[in-house]
Amino acid sequence: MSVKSISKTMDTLDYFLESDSSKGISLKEICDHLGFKKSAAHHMLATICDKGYLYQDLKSKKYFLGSKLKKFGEVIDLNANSFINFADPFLKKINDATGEAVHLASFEGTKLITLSMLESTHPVRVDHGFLNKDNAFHATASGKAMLAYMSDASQKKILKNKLEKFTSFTITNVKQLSEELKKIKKNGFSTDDEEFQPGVFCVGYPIFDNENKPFASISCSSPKFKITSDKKYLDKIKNSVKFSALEIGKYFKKTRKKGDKHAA
Amino acid sequence: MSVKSISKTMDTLDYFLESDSSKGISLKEICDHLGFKKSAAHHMLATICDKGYLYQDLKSKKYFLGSKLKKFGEVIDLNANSFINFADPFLKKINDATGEAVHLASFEGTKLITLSMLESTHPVRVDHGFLNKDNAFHATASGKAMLAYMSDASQKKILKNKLEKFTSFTITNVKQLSEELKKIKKNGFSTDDEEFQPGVFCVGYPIFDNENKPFASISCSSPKFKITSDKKYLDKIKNSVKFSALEIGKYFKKTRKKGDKHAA
DNA sequence: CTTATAAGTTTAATAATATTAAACTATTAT
DNA sequence: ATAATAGTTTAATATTATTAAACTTATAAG
Repeated sequence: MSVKSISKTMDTLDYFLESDSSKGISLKEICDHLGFKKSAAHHMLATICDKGYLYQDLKSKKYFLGSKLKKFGEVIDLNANSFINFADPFLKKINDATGEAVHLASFEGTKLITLSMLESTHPVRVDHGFLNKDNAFHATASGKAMLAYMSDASQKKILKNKLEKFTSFTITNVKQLSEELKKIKKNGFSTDDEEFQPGVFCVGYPIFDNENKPFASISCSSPKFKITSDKKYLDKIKNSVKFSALEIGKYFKKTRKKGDKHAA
Repeated sequence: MSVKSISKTMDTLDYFLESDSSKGISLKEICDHLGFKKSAAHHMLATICDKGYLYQDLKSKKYFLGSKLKKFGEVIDLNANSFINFADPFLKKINDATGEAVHLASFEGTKLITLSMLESTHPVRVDHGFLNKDNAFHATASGKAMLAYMSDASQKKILKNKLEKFTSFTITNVKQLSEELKKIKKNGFSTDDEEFQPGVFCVGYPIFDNENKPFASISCSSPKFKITSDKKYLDKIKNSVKFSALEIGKYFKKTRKKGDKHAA
């Protein structure tokens, strides 16, 4: 079950993130964009303001993000930033060597998340506007690289929901995906052969934490035609990504004791 | 009207801020602390997780703050940090001169908020653990300094709710408070004579923005006995706070054009 | 300055939702 | 192996959020 009023609340907060909220957002705008009735939205916003997550300007009546939300960032930073900062030069290394887009991914629960990314430096480059897709574990090199090394129980939970078909190549059959994951464990790396975006081929390597669990992954994306036209190109990318993934993995051995919990 | 499930959601998120959530928080702990029934809490948490504001660790089942919340901090920083950073050395100046606790306050809607603070350097010092009290506009030097210079409409909205009595000296009568605010405008500064905490005397000066609206305030808190035993001590504090308030006010003339909207 | 229009707020009835207990599953400890 | 604890799911029902309509306030037009 899902609690609708909570869902609407968070869609509203999301809207403050997506749009430029620095000059405030009116009740009408929120209703228009999210399809709410104005009286219901007003009750919702009054409650959110009461809790300090938003506030309403006394004169203009427009809504703004409350400073309380800033505190979350401060708390989360403590855990995650050091890992991302450590990984950054190694992502840059791949980007320098290949010129292609590089992504550092992790997961929170059953959600695949992008921790950081570097754009392609080539004139013909891959568009990554929609990369933070929710249920893309099964369709991305990043996702599959982690999925392959997870416990069966974790795999099961992530694959519980219907596998969305992003392109004609997306694997939407659990049994078929299972075979694919076995292959990934044998090879040590994953690929995404136009399974998420047409014309885009990706290579992914897992990053293991201090307990040898897949904690994150790196992927490198390139236009498919480059891979097909130049057989050595794939090897070049693979070597580069593999090296960085191994190096970043050393971070956990250096910084974490066994049993330490790490948040992405 | 207030939407209960939204209220509970935000109390839950607040709990992640207040307690150390770095190792995750269990469903049971959330229920125990906030008095929720486990099945209701489970539905609520599932919805929050679905929206990415929290996530549940696949193995331990514990809940963690989602990285999405980090993004709010990034957006809010853009607006507010520059002002706080600008003000900081001027607060330090008061702190150096008096040794007393100094607060920079502002407001969001009808809520008084503390932007930054410096502790007293004296052995006998004022405890400010509970300074972020919600409806303390009428009972604090910071609050009254801003309130006095606001439009009647804004004053009215802030004083709409019942004025809470924090000490025996707290002004809880609107008419009496109105007289006090007139006096503040005449004098140019506000005081809090044990109206919020027993034994604590504060002096507050407003800070005006580029449109001459009270946007923030500084207050300096000291033990009451110091004020009564040394007649010159109050003047010393007043001069120091007044100077800094005027200097910080220049920030708006420097950085904002008329009509610019500023968020705290 | 008056009137019209639009945006925001409040209310109370009702439709819809969130809550509940109970049953169930999974995990951990004994 | 069993008990105990924590988490999950379900479906009935009691409570709550939603709605439309009336109302207020602010803004624009005449």
